[in-house]
Amino acid sequence: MNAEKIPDIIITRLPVYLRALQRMADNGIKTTSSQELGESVGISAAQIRKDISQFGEFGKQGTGYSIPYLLDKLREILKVDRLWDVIIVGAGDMGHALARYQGFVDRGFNVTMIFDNDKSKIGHKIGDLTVEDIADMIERVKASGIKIAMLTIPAKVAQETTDTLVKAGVKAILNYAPISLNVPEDVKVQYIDPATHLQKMTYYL
Amino acid sequence: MNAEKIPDIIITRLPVYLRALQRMADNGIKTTSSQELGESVGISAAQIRKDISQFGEFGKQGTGYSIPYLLDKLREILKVDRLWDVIIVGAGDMGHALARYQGFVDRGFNVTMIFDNDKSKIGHKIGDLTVEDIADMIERVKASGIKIAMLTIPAKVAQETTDTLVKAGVKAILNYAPISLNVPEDVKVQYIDPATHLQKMTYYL
DNA sequence: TAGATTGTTAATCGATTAACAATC
DNA sequence: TAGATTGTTAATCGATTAACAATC
Repeated sequence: MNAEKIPDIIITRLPVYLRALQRMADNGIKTTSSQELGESVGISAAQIRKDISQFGEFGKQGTGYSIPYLLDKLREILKVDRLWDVIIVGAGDMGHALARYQGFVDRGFNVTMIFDNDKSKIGHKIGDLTVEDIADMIERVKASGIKIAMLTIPAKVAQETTDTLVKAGVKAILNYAPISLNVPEDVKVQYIDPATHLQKMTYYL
Repeated sequence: MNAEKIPDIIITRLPVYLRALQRMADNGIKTTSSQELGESVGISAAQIRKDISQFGEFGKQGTGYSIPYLLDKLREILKVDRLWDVIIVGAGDMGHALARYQGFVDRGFNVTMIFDNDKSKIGHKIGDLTVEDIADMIERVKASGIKIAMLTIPAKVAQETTDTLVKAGVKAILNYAPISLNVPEDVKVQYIDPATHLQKMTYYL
């Protein structure tokens, strides 16, 4: 295990490998090679080997990687060998969709609360969850020690809500709002608003 | 205007600049500097200047950039100075949320069709749209010349659906399904599944 | 053993930063 | 004019690739 700082760009690729390996495992495949994995995710075999070797010697010359073993290791590295509690902020259409999304638990996440400031939404059930008042958010998050939030609120209120979340101890934010957030260095943000991603592709059309 | 190939990483940043500038414009601000824009998006001033200068001399020494002018130029470069028709494939919770999303039109996109294979969904209205049979998708897309699709279907059927879309002429796919898609070189894919993005951040927790 | 594939090194390639002349 | 800020160059830094000894 290399104790040096791992480049962020490598960390970005690990969940992609994990996703592809999980898929192979679901199909009953037991081993793979850097070549095969690379073809499945569109990354060179050399880069896959280099990336994985940052964390240990997980492969075998001649035979490649054991999929169950590599899955275990990648989950451990990414800390998704456990279940993280996550909150949703904003109970609009996108918040609803995330609250009902079935793909989180298998990948390390458990949505435990959803908040909104709209009185007409507070108290309503979404699956197993009940929409809570955003005024209670800071206390609820502090008390539960939650570190991860998904933001599905208008851009206009996203920065102030982020400031509140940071005060409450949140360290990771998945941001659906179309705005760059200013956060302290130890807080991570991932941007996931659809229009921004579409606008990257139109350049090439 | 530089006719050389622009690095993809620069193209990735342009929509982020566009988003921040749009926000400044909404707040009535007329000019900005590479310094100020950089602070707002978390990128160095030197890099902002370098990125923008790939496409022309859009700033003025001493005063910086005119926001309306730079907005125009960036929209032109990214080809979002027009309205692109977009389809949604999959009328589940995420498809619904996207169909109702109000943030597309201002940023160059118009959702014109939504498809599903579930007979109980076909014919139902979502806002102005009616869910159509996915069996008709290839013909509908070909006839309308649509180039952009958003995929909100299960991973299991994502690759085959992608193959259909590519056959129909689609060149840009925003993929919400947790799977790497294999597409020809001239087709772009952006990955936007929430669990993969969350898994990147847990590494740092 | 022979074939396959890893982990790693060195070379190449590309991106970022610092600095500053040009100029508004 | 003086101050500010761009656009661009050169230097630095970091990532990717190619190649191959090690070894399963």
